[in-house]
Amino acid sequence: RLRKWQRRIRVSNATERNLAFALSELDRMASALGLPRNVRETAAVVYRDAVEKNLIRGRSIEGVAAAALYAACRQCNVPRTLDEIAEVSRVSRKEIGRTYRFISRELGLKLLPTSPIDYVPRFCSGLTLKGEVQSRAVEILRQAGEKELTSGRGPTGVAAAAIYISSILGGERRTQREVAEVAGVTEVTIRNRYKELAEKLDIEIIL
Amino acid sequence: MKVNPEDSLKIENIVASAKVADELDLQMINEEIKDAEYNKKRFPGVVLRMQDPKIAALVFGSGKVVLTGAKSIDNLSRGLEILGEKLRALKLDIPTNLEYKVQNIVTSADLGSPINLNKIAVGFNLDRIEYEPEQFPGLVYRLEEPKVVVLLFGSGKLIITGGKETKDAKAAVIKIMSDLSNLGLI
DNA sequence: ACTTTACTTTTAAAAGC
DNA sequence: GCTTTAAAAAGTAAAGT
Repeated sequence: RLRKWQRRIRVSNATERNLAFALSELDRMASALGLPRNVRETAAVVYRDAVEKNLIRGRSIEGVAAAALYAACRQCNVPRTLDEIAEVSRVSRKEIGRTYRFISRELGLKLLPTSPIDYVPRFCSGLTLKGEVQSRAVEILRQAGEKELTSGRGPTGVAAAAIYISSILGGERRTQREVAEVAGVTEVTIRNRYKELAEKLDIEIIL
Repeated sequence: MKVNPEDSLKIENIVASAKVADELDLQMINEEIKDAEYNKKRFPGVVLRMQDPKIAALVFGSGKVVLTGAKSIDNLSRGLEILGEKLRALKLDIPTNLEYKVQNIVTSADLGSPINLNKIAVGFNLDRIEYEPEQFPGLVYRLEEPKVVVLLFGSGKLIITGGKETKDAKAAVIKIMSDLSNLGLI
């Protein structure tokens, strides 16, 4: 029947309109965060998969798009924190986290916890630190992971502490304030983490 | 001699529901009981707090009640008795032998040694656990039998919640220990 | 820097928006 | 989904001293 045809077209239009809106949202957020094209494409794939599995029901397009972008950043090993995603999104950090867990489960993304090491390149460039300091921070984090100094701790705080230490060891000292700023954590957290890392990894720090 | 983890269990909170009457005048209860809290705009129930066994009760107009904060089944029973006495003091007709239903028991436990949450996240079936250290330091493990949720921390301490019987926590800890030892993580 | 207070997570019920 | 109650776990955060 003609009516059925029109209905199908209507649904199709709505679906396409929603998808177009979601993709433009992903692009807007990705641009605001300066994310590379591969992350945007990965996010688009995650979003399309979520649509195909009807995971959008009962959820906002914005929320699913933000969660898809968060997941994509992690899949591409260039993680952004939920706070960073929330800053360029219109939904709360709480909803993004909740939606992320849901789509991650339903799509079987099987994402491992974010490694502090993945934050090192971005934080170091934000502090204009040399590759040598960066490598040393990564090595500290590798050892920290082996000695179970990362379980339960926030990845950004541990990464920030390792960078703080390596900047001192490399003779290119950055203040706790500066590192805290780029890492999005407080100076208190950097202090707690770096003292723990220095003690357990036997790193002597001369201030 | 090291204490067995299943013997470190400690009930931290019990939530139960009960029906003490067919109808209650919350406005009157709020006016008569000095420490009662009632903001209909905010929440449809009156909040009553007991001191002896430190328990909080949410009293609704339907006569239904929610008790929370009890550290033991005995505390819970005593709390419900005290609630009944408080309401009877207001000339309300409340049954003497009130029945209740335990809805949730929160229990803490200790494995006795630190555990590596990252390794557990890798070793376990990823769709039964959630570990997002950016949001919360604990690893969330949902068990099917017993049907409870366990929060595991790097220190080796655990929180078991969602169970309706005291034995659920013990069964959960035993299962967690066997799972961890099967994976060589403890 | 230290202490205190508070928010993150999980769970369940209640009546209603 | 939210609102309110309680409680523990450990990390992070903010405010006041």
